[in-house]
Amino acid sequence: MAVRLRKSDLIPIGEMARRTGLSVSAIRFYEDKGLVEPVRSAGNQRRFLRSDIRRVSFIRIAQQLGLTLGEIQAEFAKLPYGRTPTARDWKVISTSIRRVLDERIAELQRTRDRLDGCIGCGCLSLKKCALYNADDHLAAKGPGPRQLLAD
Amino acid sequence: MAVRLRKSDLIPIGEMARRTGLSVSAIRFYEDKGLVEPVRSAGNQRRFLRSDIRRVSFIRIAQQLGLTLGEIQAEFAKLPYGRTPTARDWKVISTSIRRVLDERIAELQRTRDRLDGCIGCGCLSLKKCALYNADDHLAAKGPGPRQLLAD
DNA sequence: TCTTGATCTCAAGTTAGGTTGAGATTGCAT
DNA sequence: ATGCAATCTCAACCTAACTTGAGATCAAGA
Repeated sequence: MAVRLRKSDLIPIGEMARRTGLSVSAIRFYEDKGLVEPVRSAGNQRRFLRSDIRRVSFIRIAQQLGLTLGEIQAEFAKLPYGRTPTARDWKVISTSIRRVLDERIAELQRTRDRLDGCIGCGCLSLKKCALYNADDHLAAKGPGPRQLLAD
Repeated sequence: MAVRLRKSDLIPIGEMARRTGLSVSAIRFYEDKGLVEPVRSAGNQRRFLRSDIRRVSFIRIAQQLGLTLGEIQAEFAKLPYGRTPTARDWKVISTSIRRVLDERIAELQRTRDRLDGCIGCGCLSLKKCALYNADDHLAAKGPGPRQLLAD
Protein backbone atom coordinates (compact mmCIF):
# COMPACT_ATOMS: atom_id res chain seq x y z
CA MET A 1 0.00 0.00 0.00
CA ALA A 2 1.54 3.21 -1.15
CA VAL A 3 2.25 6.08 1.19
CA ARG A 4 -0.32 8.73 0.60
CA LEU A 5 0.69 12.36 0.81
CA ARG A 6 -2.00 14.26 2.58
CA LYS A 7 -2.06 17.95 1.86
CA SER A 8 -1.45 18.48 5.58
CA ASP A 9 1.99 17.02 5.07
CA LEU A 10 3.13 20.09 3.20
CA ILE A 11 2.93 23.24 5.22
CA PRO A 12 2.84 26.79 3.86
CA ILE A 13 5.07 29.42 5.40
CA GLY A 14 2.31 31.10 7.33
CA GLU A 15 1.46 27.98 9.24
CA MET A 16 5.15 27.35 9.75
CA ALA A 17 5.37 30.74 11.37
CA ARG A 18 2.40 30.01 13.60
CA ARG A 19 3.75 26.64 14.62
CA THR A 20 7.25 27.85 15.44
CA GLY A 21 6.54 31.26 16.84
CA LEU A 22 8.81 32.86 14.28
CA SER A 23 7.96 35.53 11.77
CA VAL A 24 7.42 34.71 8.13
CA SER A 25 10.26 36.97 7.14
CA ALA A 26 12.63 35.27 9.57
CA ILE A 27 11.82 31.88 8.10
CA ARG A 28 12.46 33.15 4.61
CA PHE A 29 15.70 34.59 5.92
CA TYR A 30 16.72 31.19 7.25
CA GLU A 31 16.05 29.68 3.88
CA ASP A 32 18.36 32.27 2.36
CA LYS A 33 20.98 31.16 4.83
CA GLY A 34 20.46 27.55 3.89
CA LEU A 35 19.12 26.48 7.27
CA VAL A 36 15.95 25.02 5.81
CA GLU A 37 15.00 24.04 2.28
CA PRO A 38 11.31 23.99 1.54
CA VAL A 39 10.02 22.64 -1.75
CA ARG A 40 7.84 24.82 -3.95
CA SER A 41 4.22 24.55 -4.96
CA ALA A 42 3.12 24.81 -8.56
CA GLY A 43 2.65 28.51 -7.96
CA ASN A 44 6.13 28.88 -6.47
CA GLN A 45 5.04 29.10 -2.87
CA ARG A 46 7.11 27.48 -0.16
CA ARG A 47 5.93 24.15 1.20
CA PHE A 48 7.61 22.76 4.30
CA LEU A 49 7.78 19.21 5.51
CA ARG A 50 6.43 18.38 8.93
CA SER A 51 9.93 17.58 10.07
CA ASP A 52 10.92 21.12 9.21
CA ILE A 53 8.81 22.33 12.09
CA ARG A 54 11.24 20.71 14.45
CA ARG A 55 14.18 21.91 12.49
CA VAL A 56 13.04 25.50 12.50
CA SER A 57 11.99 25.33 16.12
CA PHE A 58 15.45 24.12 16.87
CA ILE A 59 16.90 27.25 15.31
CA ARG A 60 14.84 29.27 17.69
CA ILE A 61 15.91 27.26 20.71
CA ALA A 62 19.56 27.23 19.78
CA GLN A 63 19.50 30.98 19.37
CA GLN A 64 18.08 31.37 22.83
CA LEU A 65 21.02 29.31 23.95
CA GLY A 66 23.28 31.86 22.36
CA LEU A 67 24.35 30.10 19.17
CA THR A 68 24.76 32.09 16.00
CA LEU A 69 23.08 30.98 12.80
CA GLY A 70 26.48 29.86 11.59
CA GLU A 71 26.96 27.63 14.59
CA ILE A 72 23.49 26.26 14.16
CA GLN A 73 24.30 25.52 10.57
CA ALA A 74 27.30 23.56 11.78
CA GLU A 75 25.10 21.53 14.13
CA PHE A 76 22.66 20.83 11.34
CA ALA A 77 25.50 19.41 9.32
CA LYS A 78 25.51 16.55 11.79
CA LEU A 79 21.98 15.54 10.87
CA PRO A 80 21.55 12.50 8.66
CA TYR A 81 21.66 13.00 4.97
CA GLY A 82 18.57 11.99 3.10
CA ARG A 83 16.32 10.92 5.91
CA THR A 84 14.18 12.66 8.45
CA PRO A 85 16.10 13.13 11.71
CA THR A 86 15.08 10.99 14.66
CA ALA A 87 14.92 11.85 18.33
CA ARG A 88 18.33 10.27 18.67
CA ASP A 89 19.75 12.60 16.04
CA TRP A 90 18.46 15.63 17.85
CA LYS A 91 19.77 14.31 21.13
CA VAL A 92 23.27 14.18 19.73
CA ILE A 93 23.00 17.84 18.86
CA SER A 94 21.53 18.76 22.21
CA THR A 95 24.42 17.09 23.94
CA SER A 96 26.88 18.95 21.81
CA ILE A 97 25.16 22.19 22.69
CA ARG A 98 25.34 21.32 26.33
CA ARG A 99 29.08 21.27 26.02
CA VAL A 100 28.99 24.72 24.45
CA LEU A 101 26.95 25.97 27.36
CA ASP A 102 29.28 24.39 29.88
CA GLU A 103 32.22 26.11 28.27
CA ARG A 104 30.44 29.40 28.22
CA ILE A 105 29.59 29.14 31.90
CA ALA A 106 33.11 28.17 32.84
CA GLU A 107 34.48 31.06 30.87
CA LEU A 108 32.20 33.52 32.59
CA GLN A 109 33.16 32.12 35.96
CA ARG A 110 36.82 32.54 35.21
CA THR A 111 36.14 36.09 34.16
CA ARG A 112 34.24 36.76 37.35
CA ASP A 113 37.08 35.39 39.41
CA ARG A 114 39.50 37.65 37.64
CA LEU A 115 37.21 40.57 38.25
CA ASP A 116 37.09 39.66 41.93
CA GLY A 117 40.85 39.78 41.98
CA CYS A 118 40.66 43.21 40.45
CA ILE A 119 38.16 44.48 42.96
CA GLY A 120 40.15 43.01 45.79
CA CYS A 121 43.38 44.59 44.70
CA GLY A 122 41.89 48.06 44.33
CA CYS A 123 42.35 47.25 40.76
CA LEU A 124 41.77 48.43 37.32
CA SER A 125 45.16 49.73 38.16
CA LEU A 126 45.97 48.72 34.63
CA LYS A 127 49.59 47.74 35.01
CA LYS A 128 48.66 44.91 37.33
CA CYS A 129 45.15 44.21 36.17
CA ALA A 130 44.55 40.67 34.97
CA LEU A 131 41.58 41.79 32.93
CA TYR A 132 43.32 44.70 31.38
CA ASN A 133 46.28 42.58 30.53
CA ALA A 134 44.06 39.93 29.13
CA ASP A 135 45.14 40.77 25.65
CA ASP A 136 48.50 41.17 23.99
CA HIS A 137 49.33 44.89 23.95
CA LEU A 138 51.50 45.88 26.88
CA ALA A 139 53.73 43.10 25.80
CA ALA A 140 56.74 42.56 28.00
CA LYS A 141 55.98 45.04 30.72
CA GLY A 142 57.34 44.03 34.08
CA PRO A 143 57.97 40.62 35.57
CA GLY A 144 55.71 38.05 37.12
CA PRO A 145 53.03 35.65 36.11
CA ARG A 146 50.68 37.05 33.53
CA GLN A 147 47.17 35.73 33.33
CA LEU A 148 45.58 35.66 29.99
CA LEU A 149 42.00 35.97 29.09
CA ALA A 150 40.75 33.71 26.40
CA ASP A 151 39.29 35.82 23.69
CA MET B 1 51.70 77.62 43.85
CA ALA B 2 49.86 77.11 40.63
CA VAL B 3 49.42 73.75 39.05
CA ARG B 4 51.54 73.54 35.97
CA LEU B 5 50.21 71.73 32.97
CA ARG B 6 52.97 69.77 31.41
CA LYS B 7 52.39 68.93 27.80
CA SER B 8 52.56 65.26 28.79
CA ASP B 9 49.30 65.76 30.66
CA LEU B 10 47.39 66.10 27.44
CA ILE B 11 47.54 63.05 25.25
CA PRO B 12 46.85 62.93 21.51
CA ILE B 13 44.66 60.17 20.15
CA GLY B 14 47.50 58.15 18.74
CA GLU B 15 49.16 57.74 22.09
CA MET B 16 45.78 57.01 23.62
CA ALA B 17 45.43 54.17 21.13
CA ARG B 18 48.86 52.84 22.00
CA ARG B 19 48.21 53.02 25.71
CA THR B 20 44.82 51.34 25.63
CA GLY B 21 45.31 48.83 22.87
CA LEU B 22 42.37 50.23 20.96
CA SER B 23 42.32 51.60 17.45
CA VAL B 24 42.21 55.29 16.78
CA SER B 25 38.93 54.92 14.95
CA ALA B 26 37.38 53.05 17.86
CA ILE B 27 38.33 55.83 20.26
CA ARG B 28 36.81 58.42 17.96
CA PHE B 29 33.74 56.23 17.79
CA TYR B 30 33.49 56.18 21.59
CA GLU B 31 33.68 59.95 21.61
CA ASP B 32 30.78 60.00 19.17
CA LYS B 33 28.86 57.86 21.60
CA GLY B 34 29.69 60.18 24.46
CA LEU B 35 31.83 57.70 26.36
CA VAL B 36 34.80 60.04 26.54
CA GLU B 37 35.13 63.77 25.96
CA PRO B 38 38.58 64.96 24.99
CA VAL B 39 39.36 68.67 24.76
CA ARG B 40 40.71 70.10 21.52
CA SER B 41 44.03 71.64 20.64
CA ALA B 42 44.27 75.00 18.92
CA GLY B 43 44.33 73.08 15.66
CA ASN B 44 41.25 71.04 16.57
CA GLN B 45 43.07 67.84 17.43
CA ARG B 46 41.82 65.73 20.33
CA ARG B 47 43.71 65.95 23.60
CA PHE B 48 42.90 63.44 26.31
CA LEU B 49 43.47 63.69 30.03
CA ARG B 50 45.62 61.10 31.70
CA SER B 51 42.59 59.88 33.60
CA ASP B 52 40.94 59.16 30.27
CA ILE B 53 43.38 56.33 29.77
CA ARG B 54 41.76 54.46 32.59
CA ARG B 55 38.34 55.42 31.40
CA VAL B 56 38.94 54.16 27.89
CA SER B 57 40.71 51.06 29.13
CA PHE B 58 37.66 50.39 31.19
CA ILE B 59 35.50 50.40 28.10
CA ARG B 60 37.70 47.70 26.69
CA ILE B 61 37.55 45.59 29.82
CA ALA B 62 33.82 45.97 30.26
CA GLN B 63 33.26 44.89 26.71
CA GLN B 64 35.26 41.76 27.27
CA LEU B 65 32.94 41.17 30.20
CA GLY B 66 30.06 41.32 27.78
CA LEU B 67 28.63 44.76 28.46
CA THR B 68 27.31 46.83 25.61
CA LEU B 69 28.47 50.39 25.11
CA GLY B 70 25.09 51.50 26.38
CA GLU B 71 25.55 49.58 29.59
CA ILE B 72 29.04 50.95 29.96
CA GLN B 73 27.70 54.43 29.56
CA ALA B 74 25.24 53.70 32.34
CA GLU B 75 28.11 52.64 34.57
CA PHE B 76 30.03 55.78 33.70
CA ALA B 77 27.09 57.82 34.84
CA LYS B 78 28.01 56.71 38.34
CA LEU B 79 31.38 58.39 38.18
CA PRO B 80 31.84 61.66 40.04
CA TYR B 81 30.97 64.82 38.26
CA GLY B 82 33.76 67.30 37.83
CA ARG B 83 36.64 65.43 39.36
CA THR B 84 38.99 62.73 38.29
CA PRO B 85 37.65 59.33 39.41
CA THR B 86 39.53 57.60 42.18
CA ALA B 87 40.29 53.93 42.64
CA ARG B 88 37.30 53.81 44.95
CA ASP B 89 35.02 55.15 42.23
CA TRP B 90 36.16 52.45 39.86
CA LYS B 91 35.70 49.84 42.53
CA VAL B 92 32.04 50.75 42.87
CA ILE B 93 31.62 50.12 39.18
CA SER B 94 33.53 46.86 39.26
CA THR B 95 31.28 45.62 42.01
CA SER B 96 28.22 46.53 40.03
CA ILE B 97 29.60 44.65 37.07
CA ARG B 98 30.23 41.66 39.24
CA ARG B 99 26.52 41.52 39.89
CA VAL B 100 25.86 41.60 36.16
CA LEU B 101 28.22 38.68 35.67
CA ASP B 102 26.60 36.74 38.48
CA GLU B 103 23.23 37.19 36.90
CA ARG B 104 24.50 36.15 33.53
CA ILE B 105 26.06 33.00 34.94
CA ALA B 106 22.92 32.09 36.84
CA GLU B 107 20.86 32.57 33.72
CA LEU B 108 23.11 30.32 31.70
CA GLN B 109 22.98 27.68 34.39
CA ARG B 110 19.21 27.75 34.39
CA THR B 111 19.28 27.36 30.65
CA ARG B 112 21.65 24.43 30.89
CA ASP B 113 19.39 22.77 33.41
CA ARG B 114 16.45 23.15 31.08
CA LEU B 115 18.48 21.69 28.28
CA ASP B 116 19.40 18.74 30.48
CA GLY B 117 15.72 18.19 31.08
CA CYS B 118 15.20 18.21 27.36
CA ILE B 119 17.94 15.74 26.68
CA GLY B 120 16.67 13.54 29.48
CA CYS B 121 13.12 13.52 28.27
CA GLY B 122 14.06 12.57 24.73
CA CYS B 123 13.01 16.08 24.18
CA LEU B 124 12.86 18.81 21.70
CA SER B 125 9.47 17.26 21.52
CA LEU B 126 8.28 20.81 21.38
CA LYS B 127 5.00 20.57 23.23
CA LYS B 128 6.70 19.54 26.41
CA CYS B 129 10.00 21.22 25.88
CA ALA B 130 10.88 23.73 28.56
CA LEU B 131 13.22 25.51 26.20
CA TYR B 132 10.80 25.63 23.36
CA ASN B 133 8.08 26.86 25.62
CA ALA B 134 10.38 29.28 27.36
CA ASP B 135 8.61 31.96 25.42
CA ASP B 136 4.98 32.74 24.82
CA HIS B 137 3.60 31.26 21.56
CA LEU B 138 2.20 27.73 22.08
CA ALA B 139 -1.02 27.86 20.14
CA ALA B 140 -3.24 25.06 21.37
CA LYS B 141 -3.20 22.77 18.42
CA GLY B 142 -5.18 19.60 18.11
CA PRO B 143 -5.86 16.95 20.69
CA GLY B 144 -3.53 14.94 22.84
CA PRO B 145 0.16 15.07 23.43
CA ARG B 146 1.58 14.78 19.99
CA GLN B 147 5.09 13.58 19.77
CA LEU B 148 6.68 14.96 16.73
CA LEU B 149 9.30 12.27 16.95
CA ALA B 150 6.95 10.18 14.92
CA ASP B 151 7.61 12.15 11.79
C1' DT C 1 -16.00 34.76 -11.24
C1' DC C 2 -14.74 37.83 -7.85
C1' DT C 3 -12.44 39.20 -3.98
C1' DT C 4 -9.57 38.84 -0.21
C1' DG C 5 -5.81 37.11 2.29
C1' DA C 6 -1.52 34.72 1.80
C1' DT C 7 2.70 34.61 -0.72
C1' DC C 8 6.21 35.95 -3.86
C1' DT C 9 10.71 38.73 -5.04
C1' DC C 10 13.79 42.30 -4.45
C1' DA C 11 15.58 46.39 -2.41
C1' DA C 12 16.39 49.09 1.32
C1' DG C 13 16.39 50.11 6.32
C1' DT C 14 17.79 48.89 11.32
C1' DT C 15 21.08 48.36 15.55
C1' DA C 16 25.68 47.46 17.33
C1' DG C 17 30.25 48.32 16.94
C1' DG C 18 33.30 49.46 14.31
C1' DT C 19 36.64 49.91 9.83
C1' DT C 20 38.22 52.13 5.54
C1' DG C 21 39.26 55.75 2.48
C1' DA C 22 39.46 60.52 0.53
C1' DG C 23 41.02 64.84 0.89
C1' DA C 24 42.33 68.62 3.93
C1' DT C 25 45.06 70.27 8.10
C1' DT C 26 48.26 70.28 11.98
C1' DG C 27 52.34 69.73 14.57
C1' DC C 28 56.94 68.92 15.25
C1' DA C 29 61.77 68.10 14.06
C1' DT C 30 65.19 69.40 11.23
C1' DA D 1 60.90 76.76 6.18
C1' DT D 2 59.78 72.48 4.91
C1' DG D 3 58.61 67.95 4.88
C1' DC D 4 56.22 64.21 6.64
C1' DA D 5 53.68 61.79 10.13
C1' DA D 6 49.63 62.40 12.76
C1' DT D 7 45.12 64.12 12.82
C1' DC D 8 40.85 65.97 11.17
C1' DT D 9 35.87 65.32 9.07
C1' DC D 10 32.62 62.92 6.56
C1' DA D 11 30.76 59.33 4.10
C1' DA D 12 30.57 54.73 2.88
C1' DC D 13 31.14 50.00 3.96
C1' DC D 14 30.98 45.65 7.04
C1' DT D 15 28.62 41.47 9.72
C1' DA D 16 24.57 39.64 12.04
C1' DA D 17 19.99 38.93 12.03
C1' DC D 18 16.24 40.54 10.68
C1' DT D 19 12.19 43.89 9.32
C1' DT D 20 9.65 46.79 6.15
C1' DG D 21 7.69 48.16 1.88
C1' DA D 22 6.44 47.99 -3.02
C1' DG D 23 4.34 45.79 -6.51
C1' DA D 24 2.98 41.37 -8.41
C1' DT D 25 0.92 36.76 -8.08
C1' DC D 26 -1.52 32.75 -5.90
C1' DA D 27 -5.25 30.19 -3.58
C1' DA D 28 -9.65 29.50 -2.09
C1' DG D 29 -14.39 30.55 -0.37
C1' DA D 30 -19.02 32.90 -1.53
